[in-house]
Amino acid sequence: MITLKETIRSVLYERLKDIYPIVPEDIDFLYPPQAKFGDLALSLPMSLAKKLGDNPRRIAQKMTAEIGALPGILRMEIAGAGFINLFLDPAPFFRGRLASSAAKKGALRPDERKIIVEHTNINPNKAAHIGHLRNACLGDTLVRCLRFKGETVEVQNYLDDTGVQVVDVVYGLMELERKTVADLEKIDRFDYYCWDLYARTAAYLEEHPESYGRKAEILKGIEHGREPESEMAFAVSRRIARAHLRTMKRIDASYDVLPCESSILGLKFWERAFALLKERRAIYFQNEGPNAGCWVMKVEDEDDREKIIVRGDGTVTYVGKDIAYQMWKFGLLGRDFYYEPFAEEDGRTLWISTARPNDRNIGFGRASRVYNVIDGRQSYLQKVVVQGLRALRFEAQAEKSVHFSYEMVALSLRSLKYLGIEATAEEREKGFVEVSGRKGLGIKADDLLDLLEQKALAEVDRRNPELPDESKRRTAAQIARGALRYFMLKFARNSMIVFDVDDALSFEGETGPYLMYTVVRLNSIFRKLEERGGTTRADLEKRAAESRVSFDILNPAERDELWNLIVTAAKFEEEILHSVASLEFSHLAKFAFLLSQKVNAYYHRSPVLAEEKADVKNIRILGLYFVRGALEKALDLMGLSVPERM
RNA sequence: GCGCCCGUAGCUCAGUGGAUAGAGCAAUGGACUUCGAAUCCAAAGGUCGCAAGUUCGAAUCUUGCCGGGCGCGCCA
Repeated sequence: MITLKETIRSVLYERLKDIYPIVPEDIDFLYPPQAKFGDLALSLPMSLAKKLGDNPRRIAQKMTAEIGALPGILRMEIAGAGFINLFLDPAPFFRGRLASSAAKKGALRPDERKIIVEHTNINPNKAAHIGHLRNACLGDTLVRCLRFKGETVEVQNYLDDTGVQVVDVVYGLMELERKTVADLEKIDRFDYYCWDLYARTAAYLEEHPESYGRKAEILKGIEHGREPESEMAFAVSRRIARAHLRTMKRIDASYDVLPCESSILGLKFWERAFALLKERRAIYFQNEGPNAGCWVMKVEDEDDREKIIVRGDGTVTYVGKDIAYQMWKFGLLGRDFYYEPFAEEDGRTLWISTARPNDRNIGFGRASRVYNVIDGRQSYLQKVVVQGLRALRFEAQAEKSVHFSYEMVALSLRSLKYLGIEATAEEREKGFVEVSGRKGLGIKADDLLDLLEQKALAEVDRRNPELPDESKRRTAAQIARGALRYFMLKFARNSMIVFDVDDALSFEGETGPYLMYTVVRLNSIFRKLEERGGTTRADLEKRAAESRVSFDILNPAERDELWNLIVTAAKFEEEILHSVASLEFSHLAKFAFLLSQKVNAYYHRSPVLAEEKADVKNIRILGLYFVRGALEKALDLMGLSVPERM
């Protein structure tokens, strides 16, 4: 569809440019709301009406004559206030699409040299919760779509292994639990253990202000590599990071590299950035006022506001460190980390940064564009970081430093009941409860996935009792993942999800399992086709390539329905580009759902295997084959995989 | 107080300038000897928070107001 639109646009422009005061961008297509209005529409007559001082319908009349015949267009009609509706010639269009989809050549081209997507970024001090799942689902889907577009993408998952959150858990382990590093080995489900310990320690620290001295000592110890605090923090963060990776593996999210805060400190990234910030006068030393003794940066758009970058005691704030890190991502720092293998998955190595020099010649970073998937509450800080790049006169990089923000996941009151927690009066008033790792309030990612899997397994078992257990379990895991990923994608990123366990566990209606089920059934049709008639996938591809299709052999109702289905599926690439450009993957989700609804309705009315007329059967097969291709790809980009049976 | 986001069907949400505003859930009625009912079909459900403005055309853009959320630290 993209190619076709471009072709028509350039023909239209050539024919109309001398008659009307237009530029190529004025020729914009829209999709008519109903099939009877055709497949594409031009609103040009209406937008020209004022300029020409004429009424739109008369312009449309005249313009239609001036345009003449268009490639691939059967006829044009004037409708409504002055639309020119274009009707595609179905058979050639479908032939073209079958041929190009068989060749897997899209109209998509990369725009960047290299893109970094940073997502997940969970503090390595406790189990992951549902809010983290939203982050990973959005981030991983962005990665898949960018790669589909042809971009080179590097996936980073930042590990804040020296932050206060880890410090709290280290405090809990050492001071409250009196554990040594060796003891940790014996703890089962370490991430769950720390979930509770962290909540308990946070509460303890709040109630015992006298413990602050020891806490500060631990923080210093970790930052300066002093034992035993440093070793403990290292053990905790690595062990939790592995637990997070296992959890994310369940939803099929993966990463290339884990850059660590400890390496940033160890390799003195900040010192280098600090020197540059001073040199380029992006920050200045404040001598008076409340911020006296600090290095500060001016924040634009707000009157006389200063953001502290270096504190009075000489330590650097989060924003300062993040500016240095962001510079590294663009290759502006002039230094790199060292790397060690952290894990192997599917034959690929996941690397982790280290400050210890080694000879491995491996490098990350140096991107031309960066997406940071971080929740919307950090918008202000992200804005300040980008301003930091600007103040350093890295204008181009600031421009391509994108905060992919999303709203938080809160808990519904019903979900709270499920956790066995009583809502406060204020929470009842609001109708939801904010997830909080500090209070241990939230639903753990693995618990949710377990619940989904358990429920899916019961369904699979009921429907396919003859399947081997292993295959049932694998299918249940796929269904759980599909349900979760679709759930996380179907909402616009800026709307808060009030998470309800029952809604999220549903497998009916607009859900991941619905989409998966659609493809499973389509596959089943093709499987039966092969069993009964010996039509293999290769035969289909050959038939698609030859494809002497004609829509005229169908009755008008089916002809319209099938044509509508094909046109919808043909918008697939556009939907991906639209989703990537707007960072709104609910578009992709809705598209896949709409296409599923249409194809389900279609083959319900127009059976394939039982059809006796060979040519009718043939076009139905090719239609479903084409739609299945788009649907499979859409599901794959959302991270849904399709089981054999379900 | 300032900044960002949200307000669309009973509920949960799509829909960023185009034609009669769409889904799912819930509730109602119907379809399984048929390519799998995790499905499909039908009917029902709307002053798009309110007001003004811009436009040939506004749920969509602008302004004001009302209601809700989130930020605004020498925490991250």
